[in-house]
Amino acid sequence: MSQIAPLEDAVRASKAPAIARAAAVLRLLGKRGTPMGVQAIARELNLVPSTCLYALRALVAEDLVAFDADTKRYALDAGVLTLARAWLRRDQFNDLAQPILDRVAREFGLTTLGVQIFGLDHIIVTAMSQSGQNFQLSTQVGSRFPALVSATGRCIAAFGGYELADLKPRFETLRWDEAPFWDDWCAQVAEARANEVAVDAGHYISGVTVVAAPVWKSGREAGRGPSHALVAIGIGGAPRSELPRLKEALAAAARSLSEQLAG
Amino acid sequence: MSQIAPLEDAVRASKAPAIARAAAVLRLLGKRGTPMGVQAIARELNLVPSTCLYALRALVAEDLVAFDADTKRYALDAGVLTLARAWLRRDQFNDLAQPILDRVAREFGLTTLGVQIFGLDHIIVTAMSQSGQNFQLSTQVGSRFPALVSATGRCIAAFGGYELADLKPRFETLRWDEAPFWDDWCAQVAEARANEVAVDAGHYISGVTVVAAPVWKSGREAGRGPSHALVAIGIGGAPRSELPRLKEALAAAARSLSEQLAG
DNA sequence: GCTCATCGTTCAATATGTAGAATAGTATTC
DNA sequence: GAATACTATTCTACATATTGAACGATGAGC
Repeated sequence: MSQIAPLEDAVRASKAPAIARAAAVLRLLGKRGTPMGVQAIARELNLVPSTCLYALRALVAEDLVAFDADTKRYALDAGVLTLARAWLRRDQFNDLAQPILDRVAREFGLTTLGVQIFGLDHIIVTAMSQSGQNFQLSTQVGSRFPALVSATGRCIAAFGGYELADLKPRFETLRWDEAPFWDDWCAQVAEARANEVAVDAGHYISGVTVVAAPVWKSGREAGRGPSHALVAIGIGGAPRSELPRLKEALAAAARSLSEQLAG
Repeated sequence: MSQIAPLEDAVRASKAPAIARAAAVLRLLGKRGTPMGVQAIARELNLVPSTCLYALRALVAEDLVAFDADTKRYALDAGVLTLARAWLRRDQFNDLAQPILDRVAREFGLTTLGVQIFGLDHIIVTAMSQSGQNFQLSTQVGSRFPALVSATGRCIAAFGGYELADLKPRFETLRWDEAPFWDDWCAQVAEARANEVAVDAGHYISGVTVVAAPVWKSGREAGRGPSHALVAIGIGGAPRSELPRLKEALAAAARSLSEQLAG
């Protein structure tokens, strides 16, 4: 559903391809931000223009997409907000993670995130806490990142139950500021597995240290991978001396959160 | 698409009925909050179970719906967040309205909202500012309300270019704490048209005064109705003495906002 | 002012998503 | 523990959503 041959597979596999198309349109409009015409959307997503038009009309009828009759351009509309708000209000992980994220952010003076893991595809930031004293990092609730990148990626690789060798093709498509060598990365994954914390020291974004600890939503049996993770982001060398303490704090927070969620 | 014969019309009219179904499922899951099974969803929306199942699977593949394999229950998933975030970042009205809402909320010590108007169907809250000193009103960004209700409803009726008589059937389906008489309501609509501000004095929610002023996004020509509105909410008699000043402030803010958006 | 290019939109044939019954699985009841 | 009453799911004929070409509208370039 992502990366190389994206939409067409999802469309073909599903019994409701219109929905896959609709979701793709919504995501495209979200990514672009600027309003787009029918043809531009169709071209970008490899859709037939007429089909694309019908999809857009259906989305407009649902208030998920706004249509400017003058310019004939389409853009996201406020309907998506309603859904997001409903989700935010009921997500257990988010409710329980927020105070923890706030505490860690305050104690260490950095930015913390709660993320949800979607297999090997990607992760989504669902909660955030800023300490306020450092720069505003350009991450936002709702942002998507590739699954295997940065510190969270090492957690996913470590606990997802995958063969490391199988991950190599995916690993090689990732974009880092300073990509780690495969062997080094494997070693870091092993370390993450041992400590239940992973660190990315300036690889993903140079000059930025990222720490992540895995969280399991519904028990840890069956060797299923973690569903979420707690993440801490520090700029520059600032967290360096505190790093051991931060790792321990984040790992402990993640463990206690997993227990709370298990019930 | 709302009220009485809801889904089936939208499905039949559209050339992409699967999308209408998908949106309905998402909204239902959002409203319920608690995870639901296939049949429960299908029954609620008058869908064929198998069709509903296919829709759900497609939504799961897009990360818009989460599927718990153990309980076979479906719920909203974090994917909706990504879309909402993208929308929030680019909406002009929201960016420009927020500081205005903050200012008014602070100055008058009440809660202010920015809402987007969807014809006669409904409005959606897209921005909010709380003064902090009063009770937290149970409104949230993303909430939907019927279009014609409360103070915003009077604005819509006043400036939407509708015949008042045509609105009567809709008016009568609304639910108020203390429903106004039709004649009184018409008079208040006329007053709103004259002053470019509307007031709901405890009708929609008893004990709560609501003030609303219309905003036009893309010029005010052609007699098209307002696209948005600024709303102020005061609890109890508190704002009573300040009311004239508040009305003027909100109307002025709405006018200046309309001008900014016109460019 | 005309041409050309590109846009949004409509239309009819057909590939295909959908409806409804049949199946298989699971909890609940007696 | 068998039977009941639900579930979720698969399957297939048919209605229909999708396609790709034709249409009309719009704007750029000369």
